[in-house]
Amino acid sequence: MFSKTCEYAIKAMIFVASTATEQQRIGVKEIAKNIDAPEHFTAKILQELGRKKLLHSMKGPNGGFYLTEKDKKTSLADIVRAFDGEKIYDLCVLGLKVCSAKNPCPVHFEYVEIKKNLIKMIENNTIAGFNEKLDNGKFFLKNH
Amino acid sequence: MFSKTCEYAIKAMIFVASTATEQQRIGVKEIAKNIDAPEHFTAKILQELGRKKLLHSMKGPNGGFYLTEKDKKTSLADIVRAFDGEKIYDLCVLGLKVCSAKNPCPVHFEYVEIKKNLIKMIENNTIAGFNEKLDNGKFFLKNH
DNA sequence: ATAATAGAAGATATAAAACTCTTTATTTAT
DNA sequence: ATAAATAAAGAGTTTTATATCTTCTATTAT
Repeated sequence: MFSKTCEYAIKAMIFVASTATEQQRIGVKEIAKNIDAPEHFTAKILQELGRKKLLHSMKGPNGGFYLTEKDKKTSLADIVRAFDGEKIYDLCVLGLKVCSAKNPCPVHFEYVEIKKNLIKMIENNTIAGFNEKLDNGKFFLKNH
Repeated sequence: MFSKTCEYAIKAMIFVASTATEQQRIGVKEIAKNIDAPEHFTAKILQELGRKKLLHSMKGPNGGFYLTEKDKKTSLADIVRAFDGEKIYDLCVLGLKVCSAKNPCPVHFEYVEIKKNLIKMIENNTIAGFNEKLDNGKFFLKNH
């Protein structure tokens, strides 16, 4: 569904939100370990998230990453768009170049409905929302 | 969503169904041209479909591919499973190794519903069904 | 000043997916 | 029987995604 890069980005955002504050930043190593991603690759992804202003950082000793209140309002969709682009919004499930209400592929209308729900899901779920869910103990982010 | 290979396979099946009969087979070249896929790659995919018994073929002059009545009952899901495996049934949308009703990720229950519809879509749409839809002129398979 | 960190850029490596080419086997038409 | 047309099979190549490594710069705490 999403690229690996995108999945790591989502997990990293959730993890940073749950562990760091502007005063108590968290470093690449810790993040990589906890989201079960390669360290250098994680660093790249965090850089990209920084460039896109979806997360913030500070250099120097005790530097690291954190989310501002605004960052925490980031939706899954924001992250997906940042890494995977608009594919999920646009593409025909059969891979046709031309597929629309006017020129529908045989599953176009069925898939439009599914896509609508998918988009609703990624638009409505924010990092802040995830952290509430995780805090109440009914949801998890397990890798093993 | 699906791999390119899988998309080509779906289109090839639809195209063969719509043009060939057991008596009037259709060759790789024609198929490749019409589904807008590379010829040799298409050949491989057709071979694999043959191995999986989702389509049939004959060698020799005027040989080619065709679908039996049984082949025409193939669902999108059958083709997806043949090429992309069970991923679509199993995987967590956030890419977590552990994600289930008991250990749900923050979007697990929402995604389960979406996945259910997606699976319904691919299980219920058959090659025969596609061809009816295409024949009634309200649906298309355009590449340009 | 020094050390600890992130930022940036680029080179390299690895693996998977996509695609191509060549040869062989089979069938049919003649 | 032979030749031509075709699919089958296997091996090879290219491209893309994922991942790693290195080097350097910038910033900040001590």
